[in-house]
Amino acid sequence: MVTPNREPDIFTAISHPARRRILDLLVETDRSVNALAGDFQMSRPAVSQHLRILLNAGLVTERRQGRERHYRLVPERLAPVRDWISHYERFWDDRLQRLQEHLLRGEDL
Amino acid sequence: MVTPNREPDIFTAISHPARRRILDLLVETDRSVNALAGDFQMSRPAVSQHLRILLNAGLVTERRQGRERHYRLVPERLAPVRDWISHYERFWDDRLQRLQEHLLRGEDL
DNA sequence: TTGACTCGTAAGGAATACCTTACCTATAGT
DNA sequence: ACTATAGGTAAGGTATTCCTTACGAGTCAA
Repeated sequence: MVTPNREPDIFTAISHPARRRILDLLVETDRSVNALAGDFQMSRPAVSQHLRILLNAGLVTERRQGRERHYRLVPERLAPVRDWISHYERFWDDRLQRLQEHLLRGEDL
Repeated sequence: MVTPNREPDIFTAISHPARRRILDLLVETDRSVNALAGDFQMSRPAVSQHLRILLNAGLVTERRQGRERHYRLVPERLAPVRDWISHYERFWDDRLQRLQEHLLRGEDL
């Protein structure tokens, strides 16, 4: 075997709609697995597997409370996505784009 | 078969590092396939296949010029990513966070 | 202790992803 | 017409993804 370390990629973790939805649900508050699974058609083990992917990516943490496990969002881990997409901001932010064009024209502000 | 339409998902399209890199390269200027493939280890057909995925997702357009095909970025198509990630902005933007806490305290500005 | 409940994990299968090499068409230059 | 270049596509192999059902471990309550 060659593969030494398959570091979990954030972009891969958020590529599945169900996992993005899980993160969205966790924005409001922590949730147990069953509380999350209630929002999905898929089986509870499937949700568990998605949670494990998010956990491996560091996007959520797990806190055991009795027989429940509560998952909490770790929003800082979304930074790579935020940073990457920010490189494209000038294309859709009209104000910034006008500012940039202004600056490129070499005029003073 | 059941699957009627597999609409291409933007998040899936950007989940692969090579495809994000292609988009990054296209920020500067349009590029031909060979000009792009020069930046990768993988074979040119592999790059072509990644380009087709980006094309199907609407993230790039193709313009034929002689025997070359130039690919151009369509940054507006990244809007779903921008919109989704923007829901998490308050977690990492200190200024917005302070503003929000301020508002949540019910104080006037 | 017995039973119900929460949840993870194993096993397995179907579909998809992602690479390779081989080959094809189209265009350009001589 | 011939040759080289640009690049799409087919075929095929391997790995990964994503679901299912079955089962097991830990917790709680009677």
